[in-house]
Amino acid sequence: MLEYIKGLNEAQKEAVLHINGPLMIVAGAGSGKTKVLTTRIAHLLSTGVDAFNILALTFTNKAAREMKERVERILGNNEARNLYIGTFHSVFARILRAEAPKLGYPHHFTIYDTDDAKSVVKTVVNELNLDDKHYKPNIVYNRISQAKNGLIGPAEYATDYYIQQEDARSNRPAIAQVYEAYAKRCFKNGSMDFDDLLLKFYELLKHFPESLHKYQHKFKYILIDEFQDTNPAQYEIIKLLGAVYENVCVVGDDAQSIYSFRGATIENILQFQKDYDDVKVVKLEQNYRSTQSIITAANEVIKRNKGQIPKNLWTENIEGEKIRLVRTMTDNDEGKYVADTIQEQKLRNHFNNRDFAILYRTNSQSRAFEESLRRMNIPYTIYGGISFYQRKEIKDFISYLRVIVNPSDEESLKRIINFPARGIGKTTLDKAVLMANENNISMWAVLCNAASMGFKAGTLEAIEQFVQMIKSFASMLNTKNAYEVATHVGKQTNIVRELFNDKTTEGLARYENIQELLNSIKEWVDNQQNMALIDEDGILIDNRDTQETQKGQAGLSGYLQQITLLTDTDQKDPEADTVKLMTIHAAKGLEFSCVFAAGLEESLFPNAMSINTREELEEERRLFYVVITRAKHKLWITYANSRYRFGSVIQNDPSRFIEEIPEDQLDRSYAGGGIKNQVGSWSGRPAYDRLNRGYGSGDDAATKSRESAKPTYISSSAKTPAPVHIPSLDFAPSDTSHLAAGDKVEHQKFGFGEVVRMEGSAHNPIATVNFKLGGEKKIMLNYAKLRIIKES
DNA sequence: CGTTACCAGATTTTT
DNA sequence: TCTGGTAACG
Repeated sequence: MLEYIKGLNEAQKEAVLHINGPLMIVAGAGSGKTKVLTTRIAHLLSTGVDAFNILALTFTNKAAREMKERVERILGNNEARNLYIGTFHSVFARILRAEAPKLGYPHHFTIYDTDDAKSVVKTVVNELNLDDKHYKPNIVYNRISQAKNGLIGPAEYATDYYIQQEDARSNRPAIAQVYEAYAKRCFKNGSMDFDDLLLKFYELLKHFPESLHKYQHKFKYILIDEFQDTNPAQYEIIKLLGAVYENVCVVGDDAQSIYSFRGATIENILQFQKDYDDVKVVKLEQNYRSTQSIITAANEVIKRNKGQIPKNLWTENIEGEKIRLVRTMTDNDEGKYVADTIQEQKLRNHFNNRDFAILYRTNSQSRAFEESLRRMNIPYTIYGGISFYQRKEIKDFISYLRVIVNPSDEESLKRIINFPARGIGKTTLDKAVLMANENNISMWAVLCNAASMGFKAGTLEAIEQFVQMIKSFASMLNTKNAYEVATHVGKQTNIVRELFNDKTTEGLARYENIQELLNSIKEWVDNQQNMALIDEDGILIDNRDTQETQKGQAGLSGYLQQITLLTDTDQKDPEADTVKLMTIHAAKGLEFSCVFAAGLEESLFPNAMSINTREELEEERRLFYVVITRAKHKLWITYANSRYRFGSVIQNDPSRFIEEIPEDQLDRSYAGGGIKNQVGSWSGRPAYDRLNRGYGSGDDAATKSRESAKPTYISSSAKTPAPVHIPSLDFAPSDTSHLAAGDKVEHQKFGFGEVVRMEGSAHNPIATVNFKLGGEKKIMLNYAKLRIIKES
């Protein structure tokens, strides 16, 4: 008997012991899915499969890391390090890094995150002379992304009847052109967005038979986690890779499909069974995670969705407590209630902080919980929200590093060309872009040949200095590791010193962020140098082609390559003894003893953006299913009568999902009117309570919230406007070239005054004027308009 | 050219 | 409330 098989149930064993041929595991929530996957990998290895031939794909780095660790634990040796486990995006990025030149991209292509991509969309929309009010980058980008995830290129997009109909209907018929221009621009920039990592890898396999052959034979065994969240691009890639051996194992749960907005489709589950003969299907239906009460509630909720794979999730666990429904007056009260309850539960039932999770629909809900937890001194960790790498100062710094590695990256180049200010302003930038487009060369090339481009002398000097600086940084790439280059850049550009000298609170925070970035680069470098090169067979990374031969893997380009694919979820330690705050999406795959499902209100959850079609609503319901099934022992569902949004109060009805939980699993005793008294001792912002008039009336929630969107009683701190001078009717700027001290003048805004003294140089004269209203001001005569009233 | 002050618009989820 | 874009000022 194999040691690792012990403790598996029959279905689990069946899945683990299946070695060759396609396998589909339908794994209900909490049914031991990860255990099965990892044990199966261990089993494959112990039956003689070479670790180098196994590919396991997940959706998050966290899941990948966990899988790797668990396999290691089962095996008890370090054979697991040779496995190819990672996210779709990171694995493909890594392969593309070696193969990109076949597709015309540089080895060191830049990976654009969503913000970068939207910014490119925006420039392209403007260059096509389209109205960016109508062609909003967000909408256009999503449309393009959706197309890419469906493996639809610009040409096909432009000719697809239904797509064109849709765009015509939304009055955005030019999206096809934008798509084409966008793709061209990214290519010219030597960069790929997230979707390109899939699309381009697909193209590689499709158009280069020798590459296809290579990876088909490398990855003899393929495992896919969270299969319900794959999109058509991912599906087709797997299909290509697995076509020879057909040892493809997919694990998924259609009830937990929550990423259709990103192009994922449950169809893939059905398609899988059509595309392969003899798919072995194993259902894991026994839940080991939650109480019966929770499972019953979850089953009842999900039942309301149409068209599911029939399955029956059950558990042998105890019945457990009922689900507590909690109503509070405001979002702050909700936060307070949750923090209080956590405190109480810790004392009463000896829970640790890490046993609690507060899960919500939107990131913006985190604030109320943050405040109340901080007030109670309960340690917490927030996942998601604005990632570290999206902060302005970090992006700026990273942009330097990107330009050094890939100067074609116009997006990054534009960010840093005048940061810190070096006299290359908007005018110059526009000119450079124009010339790049006209001559069909990169902006970098324009800058390199600035001398022949007719810039003004001062500007030219600034540009040449900038180019020289970047070139000198780039020359370090061959000999220095990422950390060495980064610190050098920080010093030479003065970024670090400038932030250091900024003593404002924000400046301090920014300085610390940069330091943290440098530290993390250092850490990464150290890690890389300790790590053996796992690709001994030389298939994936061909070091001869990269600049990293001398420094192992620790080069700057390697660092940049992975940084974009990192989410802050991946950086935080899940074992830390803190309360976890995150969106439900981010909580997929996790479990907690005690879960607070917060903000169960109409228009928040289900979210107003997602109730237009049956499909959307069903996805929201699956999200609700996911949040319920995160809980092991205790589950609270909370909602507030009113909450702050954009600085004003809105009111929502309780979520329709609440009623979908069977009454006998629900403890409503916390949902009465008594909550106000319970939390009354604590008044976050007393003004709120006066606002909560007439909740629970049968009014249409949507109308109500819209009407109350701009309450008049919240007066934003009224600032008295500075006294404005009304210029004389006959105000006309005088010739000020002979202005002298003692002259009486009028200024459009500052009013009347007298010139105190003259300074500055001949071509940039500055007059110090003492105004009756505003006191002394320095006026630059080259720009400011003054009327001379009386010469002295 | 660079800085500041004001106003509009945004929030659904994420690799 | 916060951010980004723009206009006006120096």
